[in-house]
Amino acid sequence: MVTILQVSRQAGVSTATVSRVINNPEVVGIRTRERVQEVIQRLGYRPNLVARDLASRSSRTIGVVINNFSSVYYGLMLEGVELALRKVGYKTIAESSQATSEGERQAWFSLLDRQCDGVVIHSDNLEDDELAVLLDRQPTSVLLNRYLKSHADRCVYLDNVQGGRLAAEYLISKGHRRIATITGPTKFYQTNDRLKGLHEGLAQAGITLDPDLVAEGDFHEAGGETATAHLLDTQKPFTALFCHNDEMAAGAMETCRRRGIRVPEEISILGFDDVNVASHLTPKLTTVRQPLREIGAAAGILAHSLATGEAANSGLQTVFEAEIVERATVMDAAP
Amino acid sequence: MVTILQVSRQAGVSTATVSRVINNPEVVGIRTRERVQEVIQRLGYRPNLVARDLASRSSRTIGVVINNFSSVYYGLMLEGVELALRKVGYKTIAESSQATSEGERQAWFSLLDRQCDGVVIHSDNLEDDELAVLLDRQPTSVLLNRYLKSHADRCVYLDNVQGGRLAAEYLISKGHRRIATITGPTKFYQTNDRLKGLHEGLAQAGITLDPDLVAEGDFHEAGGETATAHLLDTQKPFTALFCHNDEMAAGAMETCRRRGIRVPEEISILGFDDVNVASHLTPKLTTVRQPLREIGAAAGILAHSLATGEAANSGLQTVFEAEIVERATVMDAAP
DNA sequence: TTCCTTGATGTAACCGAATACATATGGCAG
DNA sequence: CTGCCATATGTATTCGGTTACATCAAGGAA
Repeated sequence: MVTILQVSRQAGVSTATVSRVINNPEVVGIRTRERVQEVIQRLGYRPNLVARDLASRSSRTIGVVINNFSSVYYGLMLEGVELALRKVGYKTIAESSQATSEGERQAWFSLLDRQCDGVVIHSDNLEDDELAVLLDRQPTSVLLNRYLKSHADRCVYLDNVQGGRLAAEYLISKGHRRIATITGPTKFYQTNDRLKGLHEGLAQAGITLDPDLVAEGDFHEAGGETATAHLLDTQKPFTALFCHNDEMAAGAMETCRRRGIRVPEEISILGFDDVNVASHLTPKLTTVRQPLREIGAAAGILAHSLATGEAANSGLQTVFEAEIVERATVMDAAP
Repeated sequence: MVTILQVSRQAGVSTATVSRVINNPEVVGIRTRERVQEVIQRLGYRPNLVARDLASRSSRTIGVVINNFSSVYYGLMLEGVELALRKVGYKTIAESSQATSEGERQAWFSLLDRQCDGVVIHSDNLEDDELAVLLDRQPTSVLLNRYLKSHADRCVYLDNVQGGRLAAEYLISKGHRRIATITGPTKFYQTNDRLKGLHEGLAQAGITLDPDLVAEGDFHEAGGETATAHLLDTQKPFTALFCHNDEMAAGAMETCRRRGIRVPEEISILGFDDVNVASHLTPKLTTVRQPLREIGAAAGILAHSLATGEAANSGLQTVFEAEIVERATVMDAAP
């Protein structure tokens, strides 16, 4: 491997000068600069980033913790972070937590051990208290798509209450009044926020949500299937079903299909997220879209500005709104 | 940040001993060892991995280059790499190439600059020649799902010829004889291999592929839609359509739906990959499955063993076979 | 001419760990 | 009791850069 020392010898200068040519070209005399650059080219020298990070006490890198790499939901957010940071010359490094609290903790620390200047963490499993302690200790860490009251300025997230309200308003605008919902696990605050928004939206139209028409799912297709079966089995009539994510909506549609219930003619289905499955279902899923890339990008930028001390975050949007993407699974309720 | 020096002072030993306690506990006396461990605990010391990597000339990390983070195809392979490496105590760090040759090159180098002990690269866009040169220079780099004759032992991939043949055999077994296909871009060797396998499989049954029934797609849904339209417009009859990936199959199904062609009653459709869209389509897509996680895992392990010099790769499987996942889009051809 | 300023470059310390080699300690055989 | 060896620990160098500070040469002002 060719090092800065070899470059400096070849160019007849000190390593300090070579370092300057790379990081601060303007302070080096034009003749020397060009000579050094030529040698760098010729030898194909590439700075050892490990050494650079150690010496400079900065890695120009933001770490990201997500549940896993194989779902589009996390993939989109990660992509958002990476592309945004790339624009400001920062690198991204991601680690998966396997959706366990221990995994989240370990990934977070592991990223810090690597001297990431900041970390963006999506945590479903750590408790608020622990999160608060860790955020206090790590002033450049940022929460991704989770809201923690005590550290609101360190969170970048979708307004789930608004998302739930939007779902309610949309369904109501289509004439639905008997609405069922399949939530995520109740331990997730998203679930409660979306539910809260749903209640609010319905209340505004004088509708109350029947507790029997609320089923808890698991954010996975299988959970959507069984929860739907359960709702159907209550025998309470409903014309619309709001699922807290697209995968469960897929499950719901599957159960309907198996039972010969036509969507949307007999039951309208509304999803949440708008990941790719939504557009592949038949009929295509109408859903509440989260701008996942944008959320990721904002989180990356926030971590970056915390790390560099820039006040660039002053104007940064950190709370995002959901929007309806109309496709084909919601239709006007029969009058 | 607490450093090894502070730990050593607190414990009344030298930094060397602390280092040993961490990396080679058995060579340290039991009393000192426990004392040092207690101090480590108490101070919450965590080794600075950047410093460790520099001093030890090893990062215990394998880099991965993929097109992007937001598609399940790459996500699954990345996940395979990460989980496999985790088991052997190695870390994974991924970078996206945005599917351009320049991006692939840059990501690769960037990973090497970070002193990754090895890199696993998925490259669609670099030419064979350049790849060969780079692989020669980087003896611990491995090609992911691409086959390069000159460096066969550095490739981990699906046998696309077998995959194509399997598709042919399967469709033939269902009684199909007039078969159409939508390929990936012809510049990808996968395309040619799958096509070759398809030809072989058909030939075995005395069938020749009608050139008019071969359309070039782009591996995306839109390309699948237009290619299907194109095939249909030729007016040449066919009973089965083999798409070189699931997304294009989704596009094909969309076009059929729009034209009122029933799948599989009028046309059977066979996909490739078996990513999540396959099971969400209606009817569910029958497809040729690639074991993406396993392929990723094998590539990670290969890079790891090249990096550590272990001959563990001796027994490692590096060529994988595709298999049919039967769902609902292929049915027996009318006699 | 002399002195000072300014810009260009070099010197050397440092980042936080790993590790080759040197040294000290203790136990045991003779 | 002496000598030797094994075990435990310390000393000092090194990894490949960055950077504060020192130095030096040239140019301008007095």
